[in-house]
Amino acid sequence: MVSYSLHVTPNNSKINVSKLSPSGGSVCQDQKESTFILTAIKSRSRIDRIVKNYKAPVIDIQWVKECDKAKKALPFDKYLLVEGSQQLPLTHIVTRESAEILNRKFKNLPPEELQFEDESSGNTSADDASDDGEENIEIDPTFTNTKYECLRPTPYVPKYNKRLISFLLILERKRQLDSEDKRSLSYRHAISALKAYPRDIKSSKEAEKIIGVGKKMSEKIRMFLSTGTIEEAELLRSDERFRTISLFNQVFGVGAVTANIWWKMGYRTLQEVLDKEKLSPVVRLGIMLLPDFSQLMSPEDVKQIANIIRNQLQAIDNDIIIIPVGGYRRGKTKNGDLDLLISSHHVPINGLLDKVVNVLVQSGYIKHKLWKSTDNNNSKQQKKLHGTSGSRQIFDDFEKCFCAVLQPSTGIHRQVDLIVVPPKELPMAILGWTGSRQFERSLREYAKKEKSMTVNSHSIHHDINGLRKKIVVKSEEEAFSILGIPYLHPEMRNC
DNA sequence: CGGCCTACG
DNA sequence: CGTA
DNA sequence: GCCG
Repeated sequence: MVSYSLHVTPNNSKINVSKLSPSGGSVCQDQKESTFILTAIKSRSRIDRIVKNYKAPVIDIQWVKECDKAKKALPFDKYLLVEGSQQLPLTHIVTRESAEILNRKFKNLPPEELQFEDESSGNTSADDASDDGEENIEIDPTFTNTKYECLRPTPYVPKYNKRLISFLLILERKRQLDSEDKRSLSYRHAISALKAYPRDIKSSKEAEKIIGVGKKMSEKIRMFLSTGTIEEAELLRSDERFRTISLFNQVFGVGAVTANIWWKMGYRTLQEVLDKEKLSPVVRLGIMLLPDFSQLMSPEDVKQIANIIRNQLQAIDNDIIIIPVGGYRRGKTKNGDLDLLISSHHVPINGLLDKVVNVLVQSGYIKHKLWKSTDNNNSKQQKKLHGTSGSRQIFDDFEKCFCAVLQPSTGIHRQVDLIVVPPKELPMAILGWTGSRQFERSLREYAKKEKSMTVNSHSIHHDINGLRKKIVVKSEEEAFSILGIPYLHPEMRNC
């Protein structure tokens, strides 16, 4: 049984509702009852104001007329104005009071949750339990013991050593917030190795045989195996300063240094920062959007938004290429942002992102632009060429734009990173933007140190006798083979 | 003891 | 200093 | 903080 909620502007109020019956539905009074919504309104912002039922898709009334012409029910995808949310979890809907995060204070709060210990999978075996932390156990022979994470598969959720990894993640974050970048990197190496390790670590001796786990780290692991915790990390879990600075650091535009400055100035909530501090436009926006950005996206959310953008951009090119990458492609179930590669064989890449952003702003999806850049790998000459002698529009040639996009079905702003890529560079862009961060770092270090090659998100170069020679890459798989690395499924690149 | 990804605003 |  |  299908029912409709019908909205028409005064001018068009003579729509004959009886025409609807051939397609098998009935009109309902209450929007909330509708399975989809028909409207003659074109403006996105007006639709957003009127439509309250986020579950139902909104369809152009033109669809009814075309159905009438064809004397049958047509697919309505061409007339889809707003995607419905249908099967999205309820947690996404009606959470408008989430601005709580701006007033969040950590004084006297229960300790921070551990990253991998919640998990519904009843893994009560808690990775310790062994009495001896001294036993000299051989390293698992199936484990690829290397300092290059890109050479072995690493899942996002580890199978073993979950609790230990959770503690090490806290220490990594602590080092990073203290701007101890090299130490932070060391923790990342150890964490990645443990995520890939095929069984529970039973002794510190065993741990120390892993490349990336040295003296200090194995000592911490020894303590963990005997006590079930790591003192420093345990203290940090309840430390107001650490947790507050961590929160500040979640704001777009706020790194470790700024977060520490804010704490030193005496701020304890983001609202205080907002009220008392002089802020750049980007950081102010970053704070105001955090209540939305901190609500993570399911894979369904990501697909939905990617589809909306794909539909919108068909106005520019019917066959426009839209590829969601980032954590989503690595199989993460909760994503803080969405990275979208955009490419086209028909439309020139120069100036394309400007068009893309304009379409999405016009249709009301992009609500804020956080940041944009030109990735000037494409020789400066082309940039001049594009300046059309008038020289005014030289800045419209950017290739990255980080935006806040309003997801209609949830009413939540999402961080969407749009990246325009020439088709020839798509394979390397996919490889480079899929991540993880640590996977990319290890891949590039391996290429440089072991293969004398330079990798970035555009291309691979072979550096031979002081000459740089560009290598053509026609697929992601080929990039792995050029670098002499076993292919890794995106879901196994979570280093 | 030097190096730790690369490239941009 | 910050972003990916 | 660890590797070569």
